Amino acid sequence: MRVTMREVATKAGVSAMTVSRVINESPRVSDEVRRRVEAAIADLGYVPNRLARGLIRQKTGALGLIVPDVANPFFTLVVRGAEEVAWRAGYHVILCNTQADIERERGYIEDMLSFQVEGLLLAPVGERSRPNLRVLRKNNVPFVLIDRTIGGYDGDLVQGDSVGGARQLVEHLIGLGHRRIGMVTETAEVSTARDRLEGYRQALEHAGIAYSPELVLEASATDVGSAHDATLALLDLPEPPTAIFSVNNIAVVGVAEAARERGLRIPEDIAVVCFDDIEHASRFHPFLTVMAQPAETFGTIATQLLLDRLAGRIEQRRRLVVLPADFVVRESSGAQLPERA
Amino acid sequence: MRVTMREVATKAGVSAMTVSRVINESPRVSDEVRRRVEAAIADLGYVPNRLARGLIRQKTGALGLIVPDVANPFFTLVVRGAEEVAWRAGYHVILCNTQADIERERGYIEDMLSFQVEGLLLAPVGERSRPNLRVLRKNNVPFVLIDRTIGGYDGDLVQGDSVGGARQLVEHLIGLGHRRIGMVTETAEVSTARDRLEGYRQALEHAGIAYSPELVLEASATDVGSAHDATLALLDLPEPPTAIFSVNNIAVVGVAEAARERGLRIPEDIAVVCFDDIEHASRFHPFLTVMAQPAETFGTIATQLLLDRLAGRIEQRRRLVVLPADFVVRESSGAQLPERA
DNA sequence: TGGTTTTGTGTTATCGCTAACTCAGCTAGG
DNA sequence: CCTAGCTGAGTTAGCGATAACACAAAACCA
Repeated sequence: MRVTMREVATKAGVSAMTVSRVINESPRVSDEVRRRVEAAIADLGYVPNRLARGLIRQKTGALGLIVPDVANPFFTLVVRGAEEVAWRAGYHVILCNTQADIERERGYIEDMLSFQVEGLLLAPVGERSRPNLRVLRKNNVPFVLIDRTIGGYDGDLVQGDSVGGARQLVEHLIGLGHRRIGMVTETAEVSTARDRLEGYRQALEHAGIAYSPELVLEASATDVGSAHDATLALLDLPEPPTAIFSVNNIAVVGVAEAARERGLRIPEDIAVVCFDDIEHASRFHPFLTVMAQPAETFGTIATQLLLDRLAGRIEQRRRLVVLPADFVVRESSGAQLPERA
Repeated sequence: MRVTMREVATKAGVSAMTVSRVINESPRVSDEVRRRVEAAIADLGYVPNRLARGLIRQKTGALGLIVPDVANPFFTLVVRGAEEVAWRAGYHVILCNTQADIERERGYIEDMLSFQVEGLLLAPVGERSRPNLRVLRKNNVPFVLIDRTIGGYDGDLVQGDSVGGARQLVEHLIGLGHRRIGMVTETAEVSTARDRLEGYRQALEHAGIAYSPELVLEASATDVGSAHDATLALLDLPEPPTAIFSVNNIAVVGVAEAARERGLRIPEDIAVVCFDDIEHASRFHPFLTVMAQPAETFGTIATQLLLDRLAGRIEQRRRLVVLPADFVVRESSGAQLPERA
């Protein structure tokens, strides 16, 4: 099968231990032998087996990263950030994609444990992820939650200011004269969705606008189509909203599709704002008014927190990092249109 | 540290072998013992150690996937597709991000070998990846190239029709009356870039338009800024192009930025087409005329090819899959504008 | 009822590597 | 010249799991 250490040893005419010493750069090897071993390694294309090494050293040099959807531009950037920091620290990132499915999340967490990752970064599916965290605790695997928290969780966490961000977005719409503002949210299972809904309510309350439940509809996080359907439902209300706040950058795609389908122009006929930017899209065509979260930084900081913990440099039980978002006003909210009554 | 099989065995009052049998669903375990062992497993939160299992079974249940940039929407979809198929087949995907850096690619390939992945999916950085493939060969690790090939490579490969696709895009522009068509490409190190340039030349030749080297500029694959600079250089030519063909969906972002910076409207002042769609952007705002490759399918098919090989179902040395792209005409090419002279 | 098969469980060796120990041979100091 | 100390190797054991074998006890059949 694959080239093993013993083959290298035989070829170089030494013992396996000596090969190991060469690989691990032990100083106690004569130059002559080192050369022979290195030549044999290069010749055979030998690559050490980490399973074996990990088994004995109890270290694999791997971190796990579990996200609900790699195709979501937010998480894509989280991945890139995490990968970058991990690589510099000599770690690997094993990425898993749960498709927001709690069973898969469970499966992947076990898989990561099984692979003996040294730590885990997790953007949990939602509240029901709680039992999954227990397994991590029992096995003493350090982990950091990203983006979303879970009721009662008191470990490391990197998140954005969803309440404040949502409130600011909605206040922006209110400032432009909108009174009927719809919201396309996702399941309250997810903490960011709850927080953004809370921010939405706060903004309304602060402006003295009554909260109308019929203006808030839920869509699936991974399926653009459901946001599309929710938006159509909002637009078909007897008294439809004049503006829509989308809970994230995935749902807003459905919102735009629905508006187009109804022949409504953004922002002239309906204003749109959302949480999270869409990286390439916003550079190609800066159009959406968004609360742009520093997604890559979510990844880098969370990884840093995890690495600190692995290095045993950390005492505190919990470290909470809240990253501010950038409020970016572009066309879609209609800020440059004449204000409403 | 972590819970081991022996602890489970002790707790259940059986031998380690019996625990192993329960885990592997061997039928030769009495119900009574099975119950006790399962209770102990649940109680301790035990998760088997794959390193140990992999070491003895010579199987890890993991596939490696190495891409130049996870944040590139094309590769993001490849990842999703690969992950989906792998998961269904009971495999894991370990993802690595080379940032188009040959050294990192080398490092990650060794890491994957080291992790004893059973097979590898690789979207190589470019021609210089060749020595990296040799290591894979020497270690008998099956692998499939994705999207890009390498001169002289004769193993499994899943790619798009870059020559034909590029030709079609450029012929579209020519059909709209354009004669001076610029191209922002990336290094000829990458096969798709070479092929798309070839398609561009074929289209020109077929239309009897002379090829002008000054209209073809190279940009970096990972950095939008360099495409932006290249575009500015094109626009500043004494006789600037009236249309630009971007080699991919990353570069086109720089093209758009540069056009905007020069106050040029797309498509009125300059037509733009590119290879590869930008998933969310195109749904949010269908604007770019593109050759949309079925990126997710690249991932699913490549993974399928790899799984087939792992299962030993395959005889042929090489299997080549060429996936057709979808030509999508939208606004950016100006197809609905009055034609040019 | 005796012998053969089946069933349920334990024992041993081993995957590839490295920690910890061993040891021959050389060096150096008194 | 002898011993303590260092050098550059090799040897042994074991990481956590499982394949392969071993073996009682129960089940089966003639």
